[in-house]
Amino acid sequence: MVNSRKRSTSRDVAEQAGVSRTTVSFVLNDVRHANISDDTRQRVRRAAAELGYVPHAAARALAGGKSGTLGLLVRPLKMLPVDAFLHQLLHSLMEVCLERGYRLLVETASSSSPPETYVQMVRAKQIDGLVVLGVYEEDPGLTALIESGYPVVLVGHHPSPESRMVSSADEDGIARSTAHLIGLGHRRLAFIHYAPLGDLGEELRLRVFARALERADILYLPGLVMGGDFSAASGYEAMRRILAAGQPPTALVAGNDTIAIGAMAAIREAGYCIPGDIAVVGYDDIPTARFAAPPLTTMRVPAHAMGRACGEMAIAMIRGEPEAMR
Amino acid sequence: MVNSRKRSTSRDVAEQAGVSRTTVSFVLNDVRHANISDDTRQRVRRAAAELGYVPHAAARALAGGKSGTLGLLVRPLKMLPVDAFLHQLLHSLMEVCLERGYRLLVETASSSSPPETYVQMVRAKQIDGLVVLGVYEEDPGLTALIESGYPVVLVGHHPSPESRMVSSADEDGIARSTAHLIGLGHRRLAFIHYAPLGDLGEELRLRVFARALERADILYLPGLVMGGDFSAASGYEAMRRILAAGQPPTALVAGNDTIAIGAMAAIREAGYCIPGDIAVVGYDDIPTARFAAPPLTTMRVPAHAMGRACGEMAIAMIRGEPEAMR
DNA sequence: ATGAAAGCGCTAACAT
DNA sequence: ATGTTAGCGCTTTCAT
Repeated sequence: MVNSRKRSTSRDVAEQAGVSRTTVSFVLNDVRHANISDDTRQRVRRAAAELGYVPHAAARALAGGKSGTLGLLVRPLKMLPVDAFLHQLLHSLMEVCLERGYRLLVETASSSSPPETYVQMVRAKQIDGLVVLGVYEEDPGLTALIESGYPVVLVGHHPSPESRMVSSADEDGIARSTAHLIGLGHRRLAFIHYAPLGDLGEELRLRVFARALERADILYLPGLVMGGDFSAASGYEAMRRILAAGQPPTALVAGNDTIAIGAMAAIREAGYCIPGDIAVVGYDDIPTARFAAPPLTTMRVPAHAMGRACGEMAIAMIRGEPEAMR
Repeated sequence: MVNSRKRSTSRDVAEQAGVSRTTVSFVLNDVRHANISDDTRQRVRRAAAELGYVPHAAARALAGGKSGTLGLLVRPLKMLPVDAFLHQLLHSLMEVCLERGYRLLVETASSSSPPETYVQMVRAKQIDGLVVLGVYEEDPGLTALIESGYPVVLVGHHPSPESRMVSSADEDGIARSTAHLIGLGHRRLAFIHYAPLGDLGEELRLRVFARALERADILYLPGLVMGGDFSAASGYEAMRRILAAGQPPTALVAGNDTIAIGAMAAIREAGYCIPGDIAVVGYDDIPTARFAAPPLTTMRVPAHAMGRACGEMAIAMIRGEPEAMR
């Protein structure tokens, strides 16, 4: 029931219920140490409902020092429309926010904009915590943030040991994919990894792939290793280069499913069969993977669980709960 | 240069620059009618920089009455990870926000949560305007919002004539796809449309498809028409049902590319060739469409332009600019 | 069990 | 050209 056209404030509710604004605040926020009689409680609740009262977010944030908002930093911006993992993450993060009464603010940094936009938002106290997904370039701003004790959750890897992070276990996935293919008898393995720009994880991933080969006494062939970004187009291009370079591999480890789909197109185009001539293993388990032709074999990443974990962890850190420190 | 550990406020800047907080506000907000001397300007700017001053978002919003934040309502939540159009939209919307100094708050409504969460956010003044993408069920809350004059931009269709909307021209796309296939000589056309729940656009889209058939004197066969949601899985299922029902179509109009990809998998699985036995036309131009096997023919939707238009329109409405009224 | 009062940090009308 | 002052709507300590 909304009575008037104008926003009603806590003062209006207080008047209507015949109590003070303090009491309204106590009741509506379920304040522990305030012993409010059940009767008063009811009156306040009803008055609020009748007036359609919704607390002013900014006022509450200002007075309370908390914005009730979580930031998701996606970097770079270009990643937004093409990275399937991000979409899954966004979904589960949103889910957690919904459950816990948080808002989700999406932020990004593009090369054109000042890279510290998100730092500004932190300093403006617009968000209470930050989940970071993207390429881990050297970023002093982020490092400083983490070291200052600000609630930051990283998906994947970052050099800071201080960081709380939800590991995407990329390395493990690569190791398993590679081992899987080797187990199938493959000896000429290509690797198109997910490594745009100065991603700090690149070297590590390459090493993991190399080590997997090494363990099986397989020679590492640099010509069969390429870096893509997070798009299908990059997978397509990388695979074309690999195929153009000489004797084709018999199997491909793709950094993510989107890359795999692009690479598969290049393989078919070159007249090879999948998996007859070249086997492909993807990574991420994007929803359309099983509808690819042929259905893409992929290393499942528990994206949903990871997204939820990020959200829960960030919120726990914000609230200073001990579990955050595990 | 950050001097102290603590957040500095406009008061600190004022002191350091030897002016009042008003002047600080005027300078930092480039207030028109305040004639501030160039000298003072410089002093204030320098002081702010030295102190690493960033205005408190909530305080500013409270005092100024504007949050500087745009809301994107995605409904239902399940749509988030699977709808490619949404991802494109998110990207371009983010782009516009970045350029215009706005923030983007992602909201959603799931069946489990009270459906008016986003209305709360509006009433809490947490966002200045709203872009809505999703299924247009009957939604009194949204209708009321629009009628109240609140800045709402709708993508697609909505019954309210008052609405400002960026048309996704779904109908036009369906008409064109259908006409295209008919032009190719097809007479047995299937249609898997994008119509979950009580989407208000469903009827319209069906009518458009039916009319296109009619114009070519082709009989409308209900058994060849199915509704999917926005996922590849739904396209797969729908196509299976169509194929199981009897004589297969020679062509398929898919409501979006994701549905098309799922449907294509079902077609291949049933042993038919694409496009030899059954031609498929998708809709949306998702990035991986050209990497499908065979490359998916798709009606291009200017998703990027549409997203930008949404953002620009919403911001124009917020600012009360006349162009918003075109 | 409830209320009074003092901010939170900023903006903007109104002086000067 | 700059400062004074009064809010914006809420939370929260301290009294009662």
